[in-house]
Amino acid sequence: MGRTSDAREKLLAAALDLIWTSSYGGVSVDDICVRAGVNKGSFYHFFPSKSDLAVAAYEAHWQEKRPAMDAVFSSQNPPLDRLIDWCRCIQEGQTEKHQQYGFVVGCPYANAGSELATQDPKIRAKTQEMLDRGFRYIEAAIADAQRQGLIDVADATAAAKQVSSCVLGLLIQAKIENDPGLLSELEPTMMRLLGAKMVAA
Amino acid sequence: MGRTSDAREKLLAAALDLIWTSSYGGVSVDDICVRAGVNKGSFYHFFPSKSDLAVAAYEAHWQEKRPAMDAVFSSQNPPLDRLIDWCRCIQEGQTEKHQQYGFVVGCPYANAGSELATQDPKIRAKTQEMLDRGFRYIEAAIADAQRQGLIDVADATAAAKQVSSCVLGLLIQAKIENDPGLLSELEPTMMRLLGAKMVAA
DNA sequence: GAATTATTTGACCGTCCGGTTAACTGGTGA
DNA sequence: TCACCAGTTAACCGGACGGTCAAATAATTC
Repeated sequence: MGRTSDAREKLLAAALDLIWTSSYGGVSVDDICVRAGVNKGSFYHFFPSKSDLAVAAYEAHWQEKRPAMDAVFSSQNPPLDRLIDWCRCIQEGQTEKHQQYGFVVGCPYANAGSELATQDPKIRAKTQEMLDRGFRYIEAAIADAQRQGLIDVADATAAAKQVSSCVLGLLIQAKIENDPGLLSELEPTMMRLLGAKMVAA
Repeated sequence: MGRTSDAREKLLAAALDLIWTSSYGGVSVDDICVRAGVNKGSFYHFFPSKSDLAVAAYEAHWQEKRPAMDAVFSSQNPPLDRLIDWCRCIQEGQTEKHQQYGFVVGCPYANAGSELATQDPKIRAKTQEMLDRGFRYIEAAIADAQRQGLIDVADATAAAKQVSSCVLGLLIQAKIENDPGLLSELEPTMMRLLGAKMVAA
């Protein structure tokens, strides 16, 4: 009943894009509405507040990226290849954004979490949830690699924590230096952390 | 000539504290003035803009912390002990802030850089500079450790990059999860990355 | 085609924002 | 002692902020 609309989806896409490339505090509700081509009244018809929109935008972004993650981390893929492919995805994604906007934009979840962890409990919890979803792919890959004797780690979960932290750190560093080239260190750092058995390049 | 004042220093301290525990965008010039007990007119007598104050506040914070860094990274200290002591400093500092404010607050430079890298060139450049100053301590320690055969790394500078990224990443993760306990991984992650020869615990 | 209801519209609200101004104050150096 | 000037004060600015609202509209269901 009633009419249908794609305004909600347009708002989610506009919000993710704008917040990702600047920051939560640096983007106004008006900015998002203009980009989405939607009136402010419609915004508040679909979302109770700016921070609720942000939470919904992160969820929508994840749902959009999930098939690609499932493909990269497919159990059809050898465990270390999953991680290497993922590094390549990050590098390519950031390089593309860098060409588009002139900036390394980093991880949208980590950016929001870092900015708002002490200020907005809902966004803090959501970004933690999003990062945890990514973590579970890494953990599974590392556990598989461990079982297959491809790496030298005692505790797969602990190693996965170390790996995901390093990825986050490298992304921040690349963002601050605005140099996507730093991301070529992603794979070697990861492999070193895992004590991966070297294979001929 | 003219009168003297400590308003500038009070503004620097208030700004650092407020921005560190919330965010640049989440703190207003009025907030900073109230905390410093200074009128807004005085603010703009000392600083041309909010972002200039932030840049000055980071510089002042570094100058304040520098003696402690020099002590930890003294060449009197064995290279790996420098790194271990530094991990302990970070852990203690973050735990203290967590008790004070109820939040893991992370690295002030990385927070600001992450929030503003795409929006404010002066702050981006300053945070990069600050992180680079820290980096040079790590690099020197790792180079010394390498010379003394304490670790297994080929390129000390590359290893230092990896280590500093991991520290940044772990701090972000601890902030997002609001759990200072994660920082106990600082030292093991670092040592694993460096291929440090194990010593009895 | 009428009733229903989700969506759209754009004007509106009070507040807070970063920043400005001009008059005033008081410590310092000569 | 007194002139000078760094520092202080508080009112003020225009515009942007997040959020509200009531009336208008159009798609859907029956």
